[in-house]
Amino acid sequence: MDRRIRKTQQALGDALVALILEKGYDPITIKEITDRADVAHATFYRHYHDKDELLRRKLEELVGEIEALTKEPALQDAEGYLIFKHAQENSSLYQILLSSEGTLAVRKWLTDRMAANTLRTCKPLFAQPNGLIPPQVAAHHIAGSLLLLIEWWLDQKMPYPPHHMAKIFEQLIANATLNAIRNSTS
Amino acid sequence: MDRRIRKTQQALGDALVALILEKGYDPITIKEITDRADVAHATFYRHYHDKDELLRRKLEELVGEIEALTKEPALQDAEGYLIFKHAQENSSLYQILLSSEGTLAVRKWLTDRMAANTLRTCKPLFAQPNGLIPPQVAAHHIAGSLLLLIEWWLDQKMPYPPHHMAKIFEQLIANATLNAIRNSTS
Amino acid sequence: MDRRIRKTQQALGDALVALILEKGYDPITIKEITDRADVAHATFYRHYHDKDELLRRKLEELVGEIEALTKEPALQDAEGYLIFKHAQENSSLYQILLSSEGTLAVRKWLTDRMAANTLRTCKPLFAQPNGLIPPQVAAHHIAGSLLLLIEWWLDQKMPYPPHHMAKIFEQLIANATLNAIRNSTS
Amino acid sequence: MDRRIRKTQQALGDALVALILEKGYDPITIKEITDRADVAHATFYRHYHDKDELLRRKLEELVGEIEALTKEPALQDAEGYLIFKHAQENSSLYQILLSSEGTLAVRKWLTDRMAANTLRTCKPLFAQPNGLIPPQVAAHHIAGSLLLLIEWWLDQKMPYPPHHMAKIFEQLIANATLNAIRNSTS
DNA sequence: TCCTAAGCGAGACGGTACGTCTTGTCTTCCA
DNA sequence: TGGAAGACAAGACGTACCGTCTCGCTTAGGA
Repeated sequence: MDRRIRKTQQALGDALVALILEKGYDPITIKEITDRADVAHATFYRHYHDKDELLRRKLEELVGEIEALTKEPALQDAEGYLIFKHAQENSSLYQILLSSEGTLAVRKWLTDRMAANTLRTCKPLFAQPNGLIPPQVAAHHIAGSLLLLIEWWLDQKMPYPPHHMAKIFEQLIANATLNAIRNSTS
Repeated sequence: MDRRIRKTQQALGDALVALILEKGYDPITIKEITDRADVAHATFYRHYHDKDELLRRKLEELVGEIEALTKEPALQDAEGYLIFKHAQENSSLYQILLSSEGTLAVRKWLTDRMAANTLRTCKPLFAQPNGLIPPQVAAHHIAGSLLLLIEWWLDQKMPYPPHHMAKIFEQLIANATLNAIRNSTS
Repeated sequence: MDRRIRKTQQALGDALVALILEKGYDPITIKEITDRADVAHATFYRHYHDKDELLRRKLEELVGEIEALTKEPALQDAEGYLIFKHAQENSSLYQILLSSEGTLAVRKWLTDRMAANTLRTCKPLFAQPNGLIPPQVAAHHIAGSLLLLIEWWLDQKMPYPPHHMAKIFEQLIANATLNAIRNSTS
Repeated sequence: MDRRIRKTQQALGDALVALILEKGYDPITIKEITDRADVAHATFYRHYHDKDELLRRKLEELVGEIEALTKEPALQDAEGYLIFKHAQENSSLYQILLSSEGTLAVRKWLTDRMAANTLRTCKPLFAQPNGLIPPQVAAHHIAGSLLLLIEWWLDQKMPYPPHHMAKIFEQLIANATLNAIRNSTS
């Protein structure tokens, strides 16, 4: 409705992100956020119930975008590349999502969504009569490991280009999982 | 004299673990811990500087035991089984370590130690001329994925027995990683 | 906005005075004061640094009024009556000032001010060549004894009316001092 | 065995006196006293219930001596000189008794005893038919003013010798009071 | 163009937790 | 036995932060 509202929320969100990168999530106070955003203390509460809500809102956009990237062709094609590219372009938010306190629930939720998408897209490939590895486990493994890999990559300040990481992902995670499923019977 | 101290610390540790399982780490107050442990508020501070220190002390024992299990033969033999067995026997602490806020640093430290041990033990297997996958990445993948797998298993209330999980680990993570390394050139 | 502050401070001051009369100054806690004043614990500290400051503020008003009464004609006229009247009308605060722990500094300060005023107004009467009694001593004696007399009067629950006490003061302290100065040489 | 007790109590008493002269009574803690006395924290409580009791014990000796000096010939002779001499020889304790928080009750008790003694010794001189000044008031005035005078003298670091102060006392307080009684009718 | 509802700055306040300090008790061990 | 050493319960202290509130100011955005 009001331009002022959008401006205030933008300022608060930016302040939070900046502060997390500086000193981590937990020790940040509302006062610091509002000071940084040049906004009155009470104004924060007109928009968010607490610090967590502000963080969640910020991350939910991101999670939506990430999920979109994994919705379609799942384990083949350019998917891996797109994600690593996206991570590179939004590295601050990815770092926060993957390496900061306070995001545990969001990260778990993202992992579950990604696993569900993988499972949906790759059902036939995962289903194996007498299989040792339950499809759920495989899907979770792929989603979780991918996030772990991105996390490692960002922690190391992205020492390889996205397309290289995408290849690693395909070999180490995607193909490896499919092979493991095929090679095993309980 | 000495017995009192041990008793107090034990009570505080147990109280914290119980409370984390009930309502999560963050919202717990020192007062709740001391009430539960039937100890005076000030007594907490004679032993620990804050909540984090108490948690860390509790987890460090656990981390030491876990590391011991992964130090030796790394990717073969009964290692997988031993870890899942250990997780089953200490499921409360594992849950806290793997699924609770406030343990991020400890978990990262554990992952790094495990990866380092894996790397040390399996160096020849990982080294590949012109390899697509850097040994560091492979080691990190194994360590991280294993913890993820345990986390998933505990979250699901351990639907498979430890020896089954051990087989999944070997196929989906250990062998799969070795195969991926062998099959790929950059 | 401003009214709230005044109201809070009034409530705190009243609570302190009531509590001192009930159980003395020392054993009173900040908690008791804020409970009695129906104010939050932390609010106390927004207005005063400690119990002493609150008491001092309350007493400083009183001390100001007392000093005003002794500034002018010093040893004659209605001065004595005015003070005892004032003490009667503010007996709670006078009691606290004169018979409670924690007021020592304020009481000394008041005595000094009163002595200084007496000295200023009565210089010619006090100066005596070869006098045995230094003017300073005489002035201090008058000021100190007057307060002692008020203290005694209040401790006894004011058994005589103010005008009677005023006469006692004039005979026993004011005139007696002047006579003593006149009659003595060292 | 018994000597140790005396030694411990002596050390505690000395430590308290020294600390009061350094920083006043209120802010002193039991810990400071025991540290200064080179005695264990718990040992204090074997001998005294609290800080006040230790102080009271110390002062009660003194008060006994002072009272003895005022018991006999009351308003004449060498009495004044003896008290000021005594004050000079025990100036530390007198300072504490007269200028420190925490002694209010003891001081009032001393004043009352002195007034009672004065009243007893000088009854005939104070009784006056139709007198303006009640004997009780006169006696209280003499006792209280004397202590005030000693207090002033010590605060000023004893600028006059004891015999001079004794003369001031006789003129300004003792004789002046008797004259005031004689000269006044209600 | 005005005016009315809204967002906002300012800041007092109640409340809760923190971490520290002091008190007084107790227990163990030493001389 | 008297004392040293020190853990402990109890609870006040003073600080920090949270979330609510009230008061005016200003500033859109619809009349």
